[in-house]
Amino acid sequence: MRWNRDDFSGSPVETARRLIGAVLVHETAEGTAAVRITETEAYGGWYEGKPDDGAHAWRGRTARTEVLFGEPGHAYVYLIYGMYCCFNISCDREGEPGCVLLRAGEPVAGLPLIEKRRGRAKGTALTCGPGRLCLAMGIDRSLYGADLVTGPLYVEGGAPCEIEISKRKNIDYAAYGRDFPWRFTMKGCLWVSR
DNA sequence: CCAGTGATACTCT
DNA sequence: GAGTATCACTGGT
Repeated sequence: MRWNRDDFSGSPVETARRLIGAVLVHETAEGTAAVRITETEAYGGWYEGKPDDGAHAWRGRTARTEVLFGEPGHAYVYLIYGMYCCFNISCDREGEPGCVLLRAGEPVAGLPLIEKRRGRAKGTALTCGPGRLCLAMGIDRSLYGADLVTGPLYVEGGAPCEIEISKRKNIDYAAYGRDFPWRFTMKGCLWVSR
């Protein structure tokens, strides 16, 4: 079953947990690719009375973060380090700028297409890591704002599974947020970022 | 370990 | 409007 608007309307932490084990699908002219989501991070909101200063929307509404303030279930894609993209899904109720960063997945469909997009990469390097996942799935900034409820990029299925919890990666600059336990991985899964 | 790459969000004028 | 520090990363030493 494809996720609908309500499925994306929970808090970032709740949505990040529910996305583990679900499948991300992208249908393009090149073909269809899909991965089982194995690693996510929640952004936005509060933890033990502290605001998430690691979230892009924390400083307020800007052109880049605009989509995070709209209705849930849209793609928030941005360029990082001049060469890679990160793909997030907006969540929480309208006006509340939460999102979930998708950091890794395990290919379940369209492996030849994924390999073609990834050049020399093999194994977990194909799809594990936020930049790699975007390359493998053909996600770039042209998908900024795309509606995952109605478009060719969407989420389906999923069921509760065992989840490991850890601190988010590479946000040491965030005085409060650096220690939030908001990274979720599928327990025992090797398809995760380094 | 570390260079690469460019949009973004700040800081001054 | 111009100048610049920074970055939810990756790939090759």
